[in-house]
Amino acid sequence: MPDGPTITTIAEHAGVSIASVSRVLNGLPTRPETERKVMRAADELGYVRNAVARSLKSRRTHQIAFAMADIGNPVYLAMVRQIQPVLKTAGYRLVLHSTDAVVADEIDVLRSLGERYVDGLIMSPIRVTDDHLKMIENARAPVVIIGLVPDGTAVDNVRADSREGVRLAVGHLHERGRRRIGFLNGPLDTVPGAARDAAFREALEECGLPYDPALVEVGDFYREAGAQAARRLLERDGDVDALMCANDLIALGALDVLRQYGKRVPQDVAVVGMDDTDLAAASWPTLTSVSLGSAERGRAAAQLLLARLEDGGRAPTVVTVPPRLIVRESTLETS
Amino acid sequence: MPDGPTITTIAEHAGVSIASVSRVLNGLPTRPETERKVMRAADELGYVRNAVARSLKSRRTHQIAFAMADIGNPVYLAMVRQIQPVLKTAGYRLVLHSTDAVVADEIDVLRSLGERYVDGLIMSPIRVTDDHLKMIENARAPVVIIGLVPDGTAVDNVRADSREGVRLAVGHLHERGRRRIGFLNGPLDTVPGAARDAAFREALEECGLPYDPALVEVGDFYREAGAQAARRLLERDGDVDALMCANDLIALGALDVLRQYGKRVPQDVAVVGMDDTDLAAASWPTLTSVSLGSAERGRAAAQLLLARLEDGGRAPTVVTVPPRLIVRESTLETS
DNA sequence: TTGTAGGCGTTATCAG
DNA sequence: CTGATAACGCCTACAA
Repeated sequence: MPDGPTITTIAEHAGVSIASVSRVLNGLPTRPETERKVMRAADELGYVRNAVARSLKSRRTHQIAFAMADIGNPVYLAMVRQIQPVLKTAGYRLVLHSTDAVVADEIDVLRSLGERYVDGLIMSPIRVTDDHLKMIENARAPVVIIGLVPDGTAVDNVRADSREGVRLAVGHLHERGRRRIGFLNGPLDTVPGAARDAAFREALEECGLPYDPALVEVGDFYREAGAQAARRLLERDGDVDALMCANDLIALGALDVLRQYGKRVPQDVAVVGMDDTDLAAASWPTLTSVSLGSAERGRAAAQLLLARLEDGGRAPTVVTVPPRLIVRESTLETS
Repeated sequence: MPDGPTITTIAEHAGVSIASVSRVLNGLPTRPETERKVMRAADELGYVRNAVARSLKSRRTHQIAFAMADIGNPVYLAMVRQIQPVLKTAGYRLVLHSTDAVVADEIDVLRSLGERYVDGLIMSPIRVTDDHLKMIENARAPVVIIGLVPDGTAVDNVRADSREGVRLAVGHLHERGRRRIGFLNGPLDTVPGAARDAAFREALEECGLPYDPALVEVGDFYREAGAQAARRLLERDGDVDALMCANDLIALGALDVLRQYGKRVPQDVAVVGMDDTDLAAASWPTLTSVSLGSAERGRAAAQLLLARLEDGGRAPTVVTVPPRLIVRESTLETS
C-alpha cells in the first residue's frame, strides 16, 4: 500500500509546477506539450486525486447522504432506486446510512453534515424530536426530510398523505362489507405511527363504524412484529373480518399468522398493507396496499435537494405525494 | 445556513491560541481555566469540527464503506447488520454503497478509496474483472472482499463455500427421492453463478444423476428473474420434481410460479434456495435453504478489516465460512 | 501559458 | 501549559 503520489510528485516527474499539474488535471487551457507530460507522469504514478484535500478548498464533496431508518424495509429501497440516478446524473455520489431508527444515530448523521463529509442530506426520520428539528434548521448543508415535520419548520420536505391513505383503505374495506376492521400499527411515538392511528379513528368514523380498542394492536414496523400483533389480536378476538396494517411488512406478518390460524384471505379476513412495496405484489395472496408513492417521494426529495444546492436562498418547499389504493387479492370481492 | 465557526473563531472569542483550542477539543491536558473558556466559546458558537480538514491532516476519516451489489437482496442486509456494530464499536461509521452489480460503479467505489473518503472498504463484487483485481491490489486503503477471488490474490478475503452448499442441497433432494432436479441459476459470468453451475454438475454426478441441460435455466439473481426462469423450465418440462435455486430470491420467484401452475410444494416439486435469508423462513411454504453464513461472513469481513487497519503488514487472510442446510417445509418428507 | 505563494481548517512540533 | 508555525494536498489569484 504505497503512499499515493500527489500533484507535487507529478510536478517533479513531469518537470513542471504544481499549478500546471492542477490545471491539466482540471482541464484548464494548457500547452499540449505540458499537458502530455503531466498526463504521462500521472498515469505512470497511478495518481488519484485526494478528494479530501480538494474539498477542504472547494467546500464541495460531491457526495450526498441518504439516511434511512431501516435498511430492511423495502420502502427505502424504492426511494434509493429513484434517488440514486437523479443525483448521479447531477454528478453526486449517494452514500447510504442506516440508522435503525435510533434517534442518537440520526442526530449523529445530522452532525456529520456539519463535519462536511457530504454536500447534502436526505433523511427519513421515523421519530422527530426537538433535537432533530433544531439541528435540521441549523444544519450547515441542505437537508431534505422525507416524512412529516411540524408545519412551519424551515426545511424542504416531502410528505406522504397517510391520512388520506388510511381513509382509502378503510373505505375500501367498508365497501367490501367488512365491519370488524382490526388495525395493526407501529409505535405511537413515531411520526407515521401517530399519523396512522389518528387517521384510522377518523376513517372509521367516516364509515360510521365504532372505534373498538380491542381491535387495535400496536407493535413495530417489522414483519415479525406484525405477526405478533396479529397473533395477539386473533387470540383476543376471533371475529375480525379485516386487518388494516400500518405497512406492508406488518401485513405480511399478519398473512403468515392468518394462515397459521386457518383463516382464509380474503374470504375470512381481508388484509390491506401500506407502502405498496415489491413484497405486496409478490406475497401470497397478493396484498392490497396503499401506495404512499415512495418512488415519487424519493425522486422529489432528490430534486428538491439539487434545487437547493443550486440556490440556497429559495423558500423551503413542501411536496405532498397523494396516495393510491392498489387492490390485489387480499381484499378481492368474494361474492 | 451560516458559515460555521472554525477553531480560529473560537480562539478569538476565548482569547487563546488556536493550538489551545485544538488541544482542548482533543482532550489533551490543559489548564482548567483555559479549557472552560474554550468550551464556552465553542458552545456559544455552535462549533462543529471540520472533519475534512481534520482528515487531511490525520489521514483518517473514521469511515468505512461497504459496497454491495444489490441493496434489495436481503443477503447484504444480513451482512450490514453484522458489520455495522463491529465497526461502530471500533469507532468507525459505516457508509453503504449500492452498485447495482454495475462493474463501472464498483470500480468507481474502489477509486474513491484512493480519494481518501474512507479508511477502508468491504466489498462484495458479483463479477470480478481484471480491472477489479488490479485496483484492489493497488488500493491505497485496506480492502476486504466478500466472495471468491482467484487464489493468490493479495487481499483479505471472506468466502462462502457454495460448492459444498450446492452439494448439500442436491444431496438432500436426492435423499428425498427426487430424481429430476431442475436448476435455476444466475448469470454464468458472475462469480457465484459460475461457481454454482460447476457445483451443480458435480453434485449431480456424485448422486449418480445425469446432467440434463433441459433442466437448467439461467436468469438473474432477482425474484422476478427466478419466476421467469421457472416458467421457462416448466413450459419445457412439466416433470421436474425438484428445483435447486441459486439464491433465495430466485426460489421465491419459483414458488410463485409453481403456485400458478398448480404444483404443490413439496409434494409435486421440492424447492431449495440459497443464502437462508429472512425471506426463506417467512415464505409460504417456508423455504429450505442453504445458509452460506452471510451473517458470519459479514462479521468476519469487519474483523478482518479492523485487523488490517491496526496492522497493515499482516499477510492476507482468507476465511471460509462453511455452509449449512436449513430444512424447511419446501422439501419436507411427504411419505 | 506558466510559476510563485497564500489559504482552506486541523493537528503536531517546537520553543517559550 | 501555551503560543507560534509548519505541514496535510489542492486550488487559484497574481505576477512573470
